Amino acid sequence: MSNDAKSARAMTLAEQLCRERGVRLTPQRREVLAIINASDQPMGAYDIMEVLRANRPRIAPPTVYRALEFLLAEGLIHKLESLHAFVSCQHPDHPHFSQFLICKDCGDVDEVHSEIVNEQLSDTARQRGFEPDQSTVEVTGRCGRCQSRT
Amino acid sequence: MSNDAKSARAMTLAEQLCRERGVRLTPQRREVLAIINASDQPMGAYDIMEVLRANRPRIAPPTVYRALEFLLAEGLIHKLESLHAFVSCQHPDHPHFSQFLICKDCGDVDEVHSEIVNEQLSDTARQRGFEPDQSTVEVTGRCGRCQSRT
DNA sequence: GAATGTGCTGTTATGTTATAACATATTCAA
DNA sequence: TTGAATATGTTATAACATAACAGCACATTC
Repeated sequence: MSNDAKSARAMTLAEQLCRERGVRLTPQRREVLAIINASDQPMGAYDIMEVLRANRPRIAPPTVYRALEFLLAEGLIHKLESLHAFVSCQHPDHPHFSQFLICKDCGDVDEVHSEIVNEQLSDTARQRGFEPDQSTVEVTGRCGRCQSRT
Repeated sequence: MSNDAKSARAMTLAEQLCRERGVRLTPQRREVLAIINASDQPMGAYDIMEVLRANRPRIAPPTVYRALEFLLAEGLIHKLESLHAFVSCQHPDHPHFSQFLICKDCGDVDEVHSEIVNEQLSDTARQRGFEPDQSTVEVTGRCGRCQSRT
């Protein structure tokens, strides 16, 4: 599937999910999500702002951060803490803890879901009386393509 | 063991490790490490700078960041990406991937090492042809004490 | 002991990421 | 159609981080 097609599908799904949940995917939010979806790389808030400014030169940071806050809350995007950047979620239809593989050469990010990792993390936490709530799992390294490029 | 005693032991160990490795734990670096060790909460770079300024009012950010960079490289401290803050490492004698449990109520941080988590993460990555290099694992939630306080 | 190199620190300036605070506008439901 | 809730605009600033260059301390070697 082409990137455009993937992106379009993601937007349609987002629309649908927001409708079901009774939350508002406003044009602003929609546009920010579209920008993130369209990118094959994580986007920083200020990168996103640059793109938005093509149409609306006066956009300010809070506008972007508010949209991001909404999209995060709805699970439509994820934040990569180690990059201060955002990527679209690959499974926005249900809440989940995910893990990210971040290639330090090409910058590509792969979202994975290892139930075992989640379970083991939860177990480890609970053994210490800790009740998990959220998790940030980011592994950096080299992706397959970059390795074969040696 | 008291906090002071723990902190003193950690400093001694750090001295020893640096001596063995032939790297220099200068007074500057030592002081930054001591500040982090002495704190029971993660410290931001600017928090550390405030403390340093008690003695030397003219300290600037690069000084702090350079010390932090050194301490990170030597594995004497860890960075919590989700908090933009630093904590002392509990096992500075050997390199390791660790996981952090971060209580969102009291702010306490617990460093844990689940070999299973590390293995599963590595496996998951390698199944996708990804060669891991570093990992950031930060779980937020509520610690035991904060739960019993309800 | 002067010349040189390396690593550490000082200093100024600036870049980057994120939020506070308050004003205005839009939407929806009663 | 008015009020409450939600969303956006706008200005300012907070919080986190690094670039760039100058100077210093100490070790080495000639």
